[in-house]
Amino acid sequence: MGIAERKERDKEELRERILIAAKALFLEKGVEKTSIRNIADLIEYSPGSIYHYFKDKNEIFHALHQGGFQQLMSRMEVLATVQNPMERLKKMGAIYVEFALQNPDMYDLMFIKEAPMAHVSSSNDEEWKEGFGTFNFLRATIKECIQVGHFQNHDEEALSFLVWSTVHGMVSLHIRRRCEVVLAQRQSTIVKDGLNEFFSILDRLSQ
Amino acid sequence: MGIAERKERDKEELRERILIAAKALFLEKGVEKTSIRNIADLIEYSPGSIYHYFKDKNEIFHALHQGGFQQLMSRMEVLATVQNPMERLKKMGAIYVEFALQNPDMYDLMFIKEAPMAHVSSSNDEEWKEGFGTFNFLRATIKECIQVGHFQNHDEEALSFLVWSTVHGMVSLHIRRRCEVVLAQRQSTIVKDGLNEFFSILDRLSQ
DNA sequence: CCTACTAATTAAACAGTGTTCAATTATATT
DNA sequence: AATATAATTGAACACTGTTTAATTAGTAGG
Repeated sequence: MGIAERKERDKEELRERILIAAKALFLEKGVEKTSIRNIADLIEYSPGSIYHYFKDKNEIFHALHQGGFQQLMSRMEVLATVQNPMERLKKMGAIYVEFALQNPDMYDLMFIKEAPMAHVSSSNDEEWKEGFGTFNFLRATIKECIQVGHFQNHDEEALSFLVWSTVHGMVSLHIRRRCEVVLAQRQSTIVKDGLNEFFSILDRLSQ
Repeated sequence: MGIAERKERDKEELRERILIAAKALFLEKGVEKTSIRNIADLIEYSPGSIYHYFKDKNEIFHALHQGGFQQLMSRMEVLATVQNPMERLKKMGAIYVEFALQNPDMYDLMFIKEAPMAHVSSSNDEEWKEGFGTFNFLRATIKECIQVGHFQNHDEEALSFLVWSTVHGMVSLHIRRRCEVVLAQRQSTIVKDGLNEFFSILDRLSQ
């Protein structure tokens, strides 16, 4: 039955082509401004055929959403080589920001966009496993920092939330274009500059 | 010429009714998912008539945006009584977070929701002066902190962005329900706890 | 009071959107 | 070769933001 297998492969291949085209258009023009017809044009199929591979436009997002967390997680893997927890914490922040700036639309999908309630409420969902894992990785690192003597008199959980919030705040203000108006002339570097200020504060707290 | 004045009042009243209807719908279903026809239906006018009061959908968003900033600005007025710049900075953060938690929908509109491109691109416009003013107030406070001896070797602009990002990060993660999955059992207090961790860090940096 | 003018309001139209579905085409099995 | 199955299509539906010509309402001048 090699034919059935080949058909299965073909189908999977077209599904993949749709995802690649969708991703390219999302990154280029934004999710909202990309139409099913745009995607169909790019892969030279009719709009209707896309609905044979995905239930609707949201399902295309979800597929990319899941991939986004896996991507972020895989970027974090290099952190295993960093012994010093404080250095690891900083590098973690840098990787997080870099990922967000390089994949703003994906980041938007993962952390900013309004998530459907059904999606949020089912914490057991596959899609959240990665997000949960990433945050716990941050908590573990901060726990280590405390064990080594930093951040005394701090609550590990609340502090982890604060650190996450800081990097998320910077990239989300940037992605949703709230800096442009207020920091017109240094728009391109403000996130990296802000991150360096953050590192500088962490350094001062370390001694 | 009392008639002309009354007509002017009538026109202003309808403009206001459009804004109230738009606000209700924007907060309920989101900007993108609210149509001009929805607004027109709510105030029982034709879709076309709305274009006599606002150039396009962006201008409606813009008017509401402005109102939100005025609200936030008026809350900041009490800060004039706080002499110590470091205390003022902390109180400013508390007011910001309080405003966001008490008016999550308005905050969403002002700082999280996708702003229409045309709205953002007019950066030189008079219309942005409220948002600009609020951020400049933060900058001025941090400038004072530096003058008094805190935050040495820090860039005033980038540090202001960092501080803004920190409080924005916390409230926006909360509003967009990204904490629920990861911090299930302490969801209700996590923003206040995080803010206290932030204050604690600021205190440690002060000495 | 009636006409003329102005401003407000409307319905219709245009070009776009996500999505559905009957009809067609291509492919594989018997 | 005929049949069954799966993939693909194009047209259609109900929306969207926006524009415009036509209509209506209301005021001002004579």
